Amino acid sequence: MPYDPSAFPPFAVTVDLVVLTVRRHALCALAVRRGEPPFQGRWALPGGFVRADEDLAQAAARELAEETGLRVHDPSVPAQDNGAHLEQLATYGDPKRDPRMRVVSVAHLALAPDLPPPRAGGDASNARWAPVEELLQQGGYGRDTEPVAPLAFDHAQILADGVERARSKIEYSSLATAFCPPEFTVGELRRVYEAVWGVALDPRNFHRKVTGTPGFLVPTGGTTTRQGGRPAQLFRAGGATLLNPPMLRPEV
Amino acid sequence: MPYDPSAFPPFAVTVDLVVLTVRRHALCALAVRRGEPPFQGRWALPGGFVRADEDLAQAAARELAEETGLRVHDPSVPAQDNGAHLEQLATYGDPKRDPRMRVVSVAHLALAPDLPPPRAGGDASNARWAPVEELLQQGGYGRDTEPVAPLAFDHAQILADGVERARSKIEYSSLATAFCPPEFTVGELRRVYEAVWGVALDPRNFHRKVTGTPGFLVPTGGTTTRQGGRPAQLFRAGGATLLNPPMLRPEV
DNA sequence: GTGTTTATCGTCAAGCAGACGACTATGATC
DNA sequence: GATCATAGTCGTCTGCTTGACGATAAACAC
Repeated sequence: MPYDPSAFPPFAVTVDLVVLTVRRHALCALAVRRGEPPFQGRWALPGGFVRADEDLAQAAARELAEETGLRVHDPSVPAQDNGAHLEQLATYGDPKRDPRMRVVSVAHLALAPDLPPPRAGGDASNARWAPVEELLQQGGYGRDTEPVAPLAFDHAQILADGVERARSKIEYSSLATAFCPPEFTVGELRRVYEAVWGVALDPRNFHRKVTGTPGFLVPTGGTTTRQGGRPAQLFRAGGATLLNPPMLRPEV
Repeated sequence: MPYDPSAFPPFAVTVDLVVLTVRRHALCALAVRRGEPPFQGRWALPGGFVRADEDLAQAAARELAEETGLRVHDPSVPAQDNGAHLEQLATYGDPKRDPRMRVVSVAHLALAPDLPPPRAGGDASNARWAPVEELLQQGGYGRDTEPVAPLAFDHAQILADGVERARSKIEYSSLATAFCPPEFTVGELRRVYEAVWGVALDPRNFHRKVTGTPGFLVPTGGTTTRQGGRPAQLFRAGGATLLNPPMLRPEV
């Protein structure tokens, strides 16, 4: 590949973000309303162009901060922040995915604790947390029995891939704690798994599993009754990132 | 993001390939020697520019065919081809990864059965299968006690990521069969796992596991003695792609 | 035949998961 | 203040899977 600028076609490179959180027992994704054509007025994933001097991860972290104010969790700093987990998801480069020009989008997956409603450019009506079911059902009806237009571009595919990544990754890693506040109870963690997988888990077996896996959870000593019922121990995420044996996702 | 060509910097987009195979009980990757600067004369992963009208997967499949003659296995055709498995790996876009210009590379991972030595542009000395250990040891010595220069660009990182993906993916999928010819024995499949993981597996437990997992292997009825010893049954890859429970990689 | 190699079947104990009983400690309700 | 509902925590039991390993089978080399 000789260095000849005419030898390769120019591309625009963007990052798109699948930002997931758990709200009211449902897995939700951040969606923004498009202000310009194409797909004007339709919902889309947040994202933007990669700058000339920026790494892909930097660009994703910048977009995440712009859309949500979240900072990215730095693994080198021990677990006691409110930062989000951010990882590269996949890259989408169909020649026709953007009608304007050739755009390659490097999608990233972010997992965040429950947050206040987002602001996109200060306008709340242009950004929202929406249940992923709602965003993915094509041509169906949202919770207000209002017809839902499919996401712009190939963002439905990107979102579906991100959700699948999150669903599979919490099986064998401690990533589910990224959906929780810095201190959380076993029950809260269980409700994260239930929301992401869309299943009900046995509280007793779940408790045995997560407290019995070394390095997954470390007790902080405190307790809370914020979920009602008997006070529950508070935990922080332990250092372990890989769960072995994994948490088994129930069939069907 | 308004459509303003001056609003975004132009990028070159390439695909790079981590092509893995198992040769002589070792996990090997395809490496090509660079003919031009930068990194002239150094080994690198095969790859090239994505064309203007080409999808990323198409570009990767084209490069794979150009370098190895391999066609990509089409999952819609039932398992009886000699095609390779191809999947997107990750995207690398550090602003300084290519000293010439801003290049974003979408790396792909290909798994192939053992092949005749490759030809890159017809010149055998410019392409070879090399054990991944050899390609990844920085500044060490190859099997000819010849000093080995690190791979060009960030290709050592890409290769390491591809190897790790392959190592983890054969745990919970039937992907190891992509390293095997269309018909293979349990022992041959076991030697694939041993080469990829770099461990020794108990032949009896391995046999029980793979033959006991529904949909993993289907017997063809034939037998072979090409490995010596008692004749072994021949199998084809079954339709199952996900192994549940997974094949457990021994610790350490 | 004897030894070597590889394949294949079987046995046993330890560990883990799923189902589920029992008890505890809160707040809410009457 | 007794009762109820809610959520958390500890145990038990059973079945399945794994890892370690003995034993047998069928080829080839000498």
